Amino acid sequence: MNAIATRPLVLDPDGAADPCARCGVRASSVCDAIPTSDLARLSAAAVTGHAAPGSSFIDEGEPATAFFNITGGTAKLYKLLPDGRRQIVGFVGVGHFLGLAVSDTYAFTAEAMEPVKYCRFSRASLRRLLDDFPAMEKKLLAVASNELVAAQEQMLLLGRKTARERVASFLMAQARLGVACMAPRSHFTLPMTRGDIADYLGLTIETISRTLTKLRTEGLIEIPGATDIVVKNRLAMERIADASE
Amino acid sequence: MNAIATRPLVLDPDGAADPCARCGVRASSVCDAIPTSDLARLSAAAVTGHAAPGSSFIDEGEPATAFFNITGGTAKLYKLLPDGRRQIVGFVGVGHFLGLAVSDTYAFTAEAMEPVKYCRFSRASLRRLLDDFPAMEKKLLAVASNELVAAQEQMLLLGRKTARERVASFLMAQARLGVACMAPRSHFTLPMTRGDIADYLGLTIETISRTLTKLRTEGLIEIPGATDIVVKNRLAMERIADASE
DNA sequence: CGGTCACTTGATCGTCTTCAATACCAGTGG
DNA sequence: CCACTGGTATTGAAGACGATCAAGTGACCG
Repeated sequence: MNAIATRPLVLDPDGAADPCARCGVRASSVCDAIPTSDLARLSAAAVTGHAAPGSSFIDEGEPATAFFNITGGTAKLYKLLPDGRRQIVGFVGVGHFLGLAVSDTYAFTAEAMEPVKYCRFSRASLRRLLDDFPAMEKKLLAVASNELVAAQEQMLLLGRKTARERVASFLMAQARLGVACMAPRSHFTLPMTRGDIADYLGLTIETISRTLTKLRTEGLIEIPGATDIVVKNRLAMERIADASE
Repeated sequence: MNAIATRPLVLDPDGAADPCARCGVRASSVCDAIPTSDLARLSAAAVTGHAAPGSSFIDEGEPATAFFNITGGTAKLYKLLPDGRRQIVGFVGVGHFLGLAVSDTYAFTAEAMEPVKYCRFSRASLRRLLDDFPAMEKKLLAVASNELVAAQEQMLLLGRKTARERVASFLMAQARLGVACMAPRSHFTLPMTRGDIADYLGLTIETISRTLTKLRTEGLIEIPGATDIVVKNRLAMERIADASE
């Protein structure tokens, strides 16, 4: 009933001097490349901050002065064309590292969907960290490489897949989210609107809605609520997503 | 995969132990992160090879056993769907580093367009190099970051731009290729076929042809030969590419 | 020459978009 | 309790952009 009252509050002996030592997301982020004994270095480099839903904490085109590590909430990353057309290039959650671009300006806007908490590193302080901890650089390279692979997969989706295949791909990717082992979930919640999905898949709201309805009438999925998805026929969905028919 | 790989010593009849010392593309690749005094280490880790036009030296889905540094020629990188639909995720030339994916299999196929020469690093030997030369890891991270930015730009193109905007974007990007300073070339050659351009822009051969013809009849470009492009009105082309009208 | 290959051009088709109406749901205040 | 409101989702009808199908051109080459 009252989680806060029943949960034992673990206090760190060092107090507020070393917040990174008590950071719950360290294990799932690039920060775990810093040895525990050196966490003070990390704490000194990071500045925490937060962003309310609908507000952006990175703005496309603005000078890229800092890097971010998401410690709470979720955000969408998007690029805009002058006339308002929008392409969402990714959804990010806890542990995600942002702003890797070496260029002088941010390549995308990052807007909070749920309240976002983050750690902020200035270019200079991150550079110093990386100089002193090559393991962190290794970790960042691994992260960037994986994102590059994901981006190429998304290019295939945007360039060559049909609306049906895009939606199926998206749903199956969501089903796999946060599931470490093989089995994707059969029931999950979509934390974004139809508009967000559309701008992520290069389609329109109406096409998303129609395609979901079609998949539902075919018995492949169920949609108990607008944001709830139940996959009834995983194999068929995977086949549509992979275009392997 | 009908490419040929040999140890550099074999290709190096005059017996020098470090062919990397005479490598003309070192300056423009990640290899310049290795100090000149340690080039023997680099030479020992690399195995040179080459691929004839039309043949692939990386195959999507195959176990990712090595990394490649292009030292000559150009190649296209693509992903395939089971039914043959193809998405080209990039064109690469001299100095480009390939295979960064941390996953166990290659995410794309790399096929030579012009005769390709490359240096090949096994996972283990590259790892050893990176452990010993953090500067190289830094360089790779910078490269990966920049590619990520480019990939996101391509997502915007594939997801939200019209055929006309895509072709204009592509042409202006080609005009800027290999030009360090601000001014893009007004005349250049396209090293790829219409089919390749189509699969890069998520369109068809016919649409590429029609769109180029339209741009020509409008006086924005000239097409002296199928592979020659002369930009007559750069400003207008940039505006179309950026959708800023 | 006949053959192939790449490109161009034309006619038709289909998928997805656009425009528009309606349904839904939560929050608010009468 | 119920109308009002604004944001979100669904559904329908019409339209457009790019795909597909098909024919024709030109270059290169054995």
